[in-house]
Amino acid sequence: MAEGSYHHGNLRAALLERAEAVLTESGPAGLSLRGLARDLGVSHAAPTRHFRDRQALLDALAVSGFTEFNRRLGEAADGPGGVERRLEALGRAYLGFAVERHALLHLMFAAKHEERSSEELRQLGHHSLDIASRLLAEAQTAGAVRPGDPARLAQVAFSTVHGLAVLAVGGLLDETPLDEAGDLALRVLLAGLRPPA
Amino acid sequence: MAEGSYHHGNLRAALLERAEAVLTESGPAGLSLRGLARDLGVSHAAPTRHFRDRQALLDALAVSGFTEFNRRLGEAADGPGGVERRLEALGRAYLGFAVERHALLHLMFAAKHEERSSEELRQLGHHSLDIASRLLAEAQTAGAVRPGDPARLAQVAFSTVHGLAVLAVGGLLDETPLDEAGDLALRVLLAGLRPPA
DNA sequence: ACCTGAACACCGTTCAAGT
DNA sequence: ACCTGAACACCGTTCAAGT
Repeated sequence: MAEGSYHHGNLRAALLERAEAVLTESGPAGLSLRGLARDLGVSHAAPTRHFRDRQALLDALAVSGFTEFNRRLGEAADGPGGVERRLEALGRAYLGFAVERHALLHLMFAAKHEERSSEELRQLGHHSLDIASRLLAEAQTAGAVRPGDPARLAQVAFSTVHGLAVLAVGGLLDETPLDEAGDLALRVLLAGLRPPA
Repeated sequence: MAEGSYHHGNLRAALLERAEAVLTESGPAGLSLRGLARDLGVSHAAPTRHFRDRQALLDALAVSGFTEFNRRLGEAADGPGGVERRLEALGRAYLGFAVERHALLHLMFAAKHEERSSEELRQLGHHSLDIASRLLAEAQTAGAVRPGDPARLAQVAFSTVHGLAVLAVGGLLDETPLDEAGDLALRVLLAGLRPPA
């Protein structure tokens, strides 16, 4: 239980959870510490005990988002099947997360972060790229992907998938279902990565 | 001249210009109507004469950004050279704008817009995609690009370039110069778009 | 037309004080 | 440890009033 140990019990986790919901519903402009405190029934100063300021809460949310994101990417990369199938699964895992939790993904990739936690965020971002990089290196030895620095190829692969997610969330895809757009994007990407004949 | 006709002369344009600068320097959180008014030496209520509210100013900025963006894309698409060279130029024009004016591009593709102007923004966004679509259709008849709905292929092409720009601005590219990352991304993309052998 | 100045309800942040 | 309540300096928005 541990509910209501003092006034709330687990204010930190509750703040993060509520913050993502508000971010998803109303965007960054609609998120205020005072509003969160109201929603959770604590005084407006209570969040300060857990997050030094508004940005610290956003950073913590980005960190927890990246952790979950990387967990999902790793799962796809280590899944069943040959390397090409796992590359595809990786792309789909990315797109799935991006659409499901687009507010969070946006926060994760936003440029502005507090000095003190940006290092952790950068490392988490690198880990995402490393997962793709590792899989691409495996695909290279299998002869399914062109030679070249796999880290750079991972940047290209991420670009395609990330850009598609942004277009989808921004409404630029119109009536095209994301699944179909994702299919085509992954097909074009994998064809482009294949070794030149 | 027309400077200082009443108090400022061209407050609307001055607000937009200053707003983009603030957005670039300090991000959306650092942008306030009151701050802009202070910077320009007018009362805090003066901006309301030109923009009903904060969002209206952001929308107007996004519209002007898209107009310039589309102008540049159109220039690249109608430039000299064969269709493949112009496709490359289109990609470079996109990346150039994205990095030069990343705060503006971000605003342009942000999902949240006022009801009354989102239609105009959507149309401008479509026009960007149409430029790519038109060029891809031309490349298809020249046999340089695989068959299929050029509008969908344009979505894929935009995804790659847009995603790369986001990664660059977000600091995920590390020491990789954007030019090099852009080269590789465009090469992979164009290879992926080529008709299957 | 265009801008001012006061007003209102919000916000982030700080800090002494309570339990 | 964790939270409260008051305080301060900000903010967006509105509106009567000035020129």
